[in-house]
Amino acid sequence: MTKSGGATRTDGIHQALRADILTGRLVPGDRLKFPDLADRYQVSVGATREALTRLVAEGLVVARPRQGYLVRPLSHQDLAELTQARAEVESLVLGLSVREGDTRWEADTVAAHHLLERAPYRDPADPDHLSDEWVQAHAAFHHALLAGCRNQRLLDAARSLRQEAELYRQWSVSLGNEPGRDVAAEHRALLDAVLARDAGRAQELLRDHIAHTARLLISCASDQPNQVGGASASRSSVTNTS
Amino acid sequence: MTKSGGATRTDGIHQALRADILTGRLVPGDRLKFPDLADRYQVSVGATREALTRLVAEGLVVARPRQGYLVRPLSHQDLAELTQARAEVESLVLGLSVREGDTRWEADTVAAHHLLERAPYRDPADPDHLSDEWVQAHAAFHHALLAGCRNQRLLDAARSLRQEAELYRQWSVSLGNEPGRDVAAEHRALLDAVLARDAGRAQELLRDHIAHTARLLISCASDQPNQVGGASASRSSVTNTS
DNA sequence: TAGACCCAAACTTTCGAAAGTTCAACCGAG
DNA sequence: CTCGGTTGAACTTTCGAAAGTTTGGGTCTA
Repeated sequence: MTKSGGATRTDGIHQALRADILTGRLVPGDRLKFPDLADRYQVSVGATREALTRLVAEGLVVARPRQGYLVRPLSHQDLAELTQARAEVESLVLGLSVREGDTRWEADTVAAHHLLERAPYRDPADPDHLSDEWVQAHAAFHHALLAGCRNQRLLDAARSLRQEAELYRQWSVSLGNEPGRDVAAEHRALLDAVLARDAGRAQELLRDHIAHTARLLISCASDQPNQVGGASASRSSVTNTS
Repeated sequence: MTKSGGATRTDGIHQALRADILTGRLVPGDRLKFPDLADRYQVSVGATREALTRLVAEGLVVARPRQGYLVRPLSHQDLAELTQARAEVESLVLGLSVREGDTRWEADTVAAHHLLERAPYRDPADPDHLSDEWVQAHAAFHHALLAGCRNQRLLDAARSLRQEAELYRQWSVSLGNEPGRDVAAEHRALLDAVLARDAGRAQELLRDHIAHTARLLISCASDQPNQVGGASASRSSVTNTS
């Protein structure tokens, strides 16, 4: 009754934890203590342990033997490496996708772009952040772009890298203050190149798109060095019992 | 006393299981039952569970909810995808390695190649298989080739793919029966191109090297379809108590 | 004879407590 | 006042048993 379908209880806390990290409720660099987590998500220590093990595999959490787990810390160097890796792998997969994708894939991509175009860019309730709807539509569009690739391994690799990049995007507050950038136009150009089956141009556009976003994130991080590279802020236990 | 240094007990069964899978003591497609494993490696069920979770992350084991874990099954399609992914990612990383590697990296690569050259190709005790020494030296050489890359993420991705390919190499018996191939010469050519800092040529050689090996594996698999795609062979519980 | 239902055994999952280890503060000596 | 040793608490790790689920065989009915 507590769970539905083929989902185990560990999956529950696993997804809940991932959501909390990706949405920023858990701060990069902070420790994840078993007692607090087990209490917060109403499961036992064992289930918490397995969920954290999976998150380590996904790269969102790092583990140190005998010293517990903590949310993956952010750093300039890691962002640079991640950006390079994304540019290389995603453009590679996009090339395969454009060459191998069928008509169904084209249709899905067009549909995803349509949803992205109509999604509100900023959160009405919190104009400093992107709206959840846009973030989701954005991820769906990029995922659709790559989905034509038949190679499941390369597809998973690209998707994994993209998910980690979401962490950086989450923690670079006050987005959108970049002069002269038109994100919607970039997406439109990407879609056009893809539909024209112009793999080379699509890859070039995607590289620029990724590099552009990364440059923006780095500049944001420079403005707020606290957010990047250390726990800082507060002692921030998982449960703010104070 | 039971453990030394910073190694936890889960690490023990984790590495033991990985070794057993990579060396072929555990057959692809077979189930991994907790009671048997816990008994075999002398640990509790909980430790076994976490070890399997990590192996799932590494791609050596697959999990089905409520249905247990099993050693990753092999298939022609997966081999083809893996080969393509390796050709793309490894050649990418090799290009970065050649461009970014320093003198120390050159020295390590030369040293690894020297060890590979001097390692016996076939196992004296079992001429149908490669010798453990050569397999290890081979892996070390390829790892050294890539080690010049400064991007840890791409490096890890390449290494992970290579490890999975080892699984296929293990299960393609009766190696070396390919006429007209000189593996040692391929490695020598790779080393020369790398030392000459000729990234393009090195990448081309590596692609050929990977494709060549894959073609050999596929032909072997065709000869013995049982090995690929099904548990077959025996009911093969983990512990052969019969 | 074929198909569906039911039962039992084995296995996976989950839990809470005990054991071992690390970290930090406190105390005493130089 | 500073440094080294010691003690204590909190946390991670490990374990074995109980609960829930799936699978396979067996039986009954159409």
